Amino acid sequence: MLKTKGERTRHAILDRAAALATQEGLASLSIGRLAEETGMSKSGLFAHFGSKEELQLATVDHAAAMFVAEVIAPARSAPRGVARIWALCDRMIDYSERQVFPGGCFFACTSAEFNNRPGPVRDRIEEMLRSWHSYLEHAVEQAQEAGELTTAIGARQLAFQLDAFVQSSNAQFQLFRDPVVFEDARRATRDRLESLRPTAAAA
Amino acid sequence: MLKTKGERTRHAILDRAAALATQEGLASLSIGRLAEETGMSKSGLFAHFGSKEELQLATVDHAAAMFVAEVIAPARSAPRGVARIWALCDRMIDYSERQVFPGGCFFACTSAEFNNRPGPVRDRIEEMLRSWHSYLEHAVEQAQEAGELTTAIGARQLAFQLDAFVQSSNAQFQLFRDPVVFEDARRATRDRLESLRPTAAAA
DNA sequence: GAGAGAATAGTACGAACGTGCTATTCTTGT
DNA sequence: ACAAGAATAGCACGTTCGTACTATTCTCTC
Repeated sequence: MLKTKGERTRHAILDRAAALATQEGLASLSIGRLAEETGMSKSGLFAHFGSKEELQLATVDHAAAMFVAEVIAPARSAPRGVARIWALCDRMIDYSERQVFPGGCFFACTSAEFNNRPGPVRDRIEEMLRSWHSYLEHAVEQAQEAGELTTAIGARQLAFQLDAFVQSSNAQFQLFRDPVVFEDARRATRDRLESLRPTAAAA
Repeated sequence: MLKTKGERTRHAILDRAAALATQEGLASLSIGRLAEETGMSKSGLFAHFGSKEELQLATVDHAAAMFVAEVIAPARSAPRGVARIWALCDRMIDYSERQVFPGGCFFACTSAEFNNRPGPVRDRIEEMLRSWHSYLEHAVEQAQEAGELTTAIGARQLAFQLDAFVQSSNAQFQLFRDPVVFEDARRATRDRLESLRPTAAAA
């Protein structure tokens, strides 16, 4: 666990901050609001970070660690190939559906919020999403190399489509609150992967 | 055009407000900031709306009218069937690419921002997106009835997928600023529609 | 268990927020 | 062209924001 009291408090603050950021926004996340949520004084909380931007950066890092634990790590233990692609997409949909963050995927929320606010916060969010995309694309390449998927479609293009399904279900659920979109996304993903199985045996 | 001076000013304010909302957020759009952008006094601008919420609602309505003019109306003049589906998707991608709003699709931005803020603003955004989805789904149904698309896939499911491609390109362009995603979206849309043409002639 | 340093609270500040109220300037219909 | 009324500006208010600076309380190490 976490050793010192300070680290434990910091962890608890960031848990609350990440959750709140998906509901009320990371930019408009206010120190006072967060202090009241955690039962601390404004200055006591503030001392942990030194500035609002540092708090935002720490929140992004915290959320990234949660995302990795919830989505990436489980999928990594699936065998290379289509199985891993499916694991990635399904875990991602699950992570939306279970509301690991109350306002949906942390990075979907914050990237929409910060894509026009240059600065280190935006940079870190972008980096995280970039690595998600390249990880997904890499998984597609592996499946193609293993002969489990046709190479008639580019890895990048397929990754784009799969990500689109997943992200879209997250966004639509937040707005319409109808969980059927998760089934839409799962079916779209499954059908797409199925339709791209090679017809003849590959080497 | 617009008759009175007040209407013209109001229109100009809303143009700026809608643009700004996609960059800095509709919730955090401040009266003072908007006043300075339009060269008016805070109170002079405020008098046009009476409250911040009324300003937000007017901004949503203004953006909706722009969206209809840019995307829906042109597509409506395409012939029913696959041509109209394609027109809808392509116009939507275009509207993202041409940056009709500087921060990307107005409704993608604001729905992400307001999906956890209950109230009339959220309701109006939701209603707008709901009607977009149902219009797209309806276009798919028409194409299926005309025998231009197989009914092996549900209209709702296909509409989900097409919308996902379009929305995803908008979101990714805002973050990564690489216009290649628009080509990804166009190709994904084209391929999907192509793959669903009926094999045998329909009645 | 006592001393040192970390952790938290208290208070104050200037700025910006939304929104009243009043005054002034400009438009418009006659 | 002039009155009536719309449009805009000026100013003041209570809040909340981020962030200093200081004081107190708690935690860990020896």
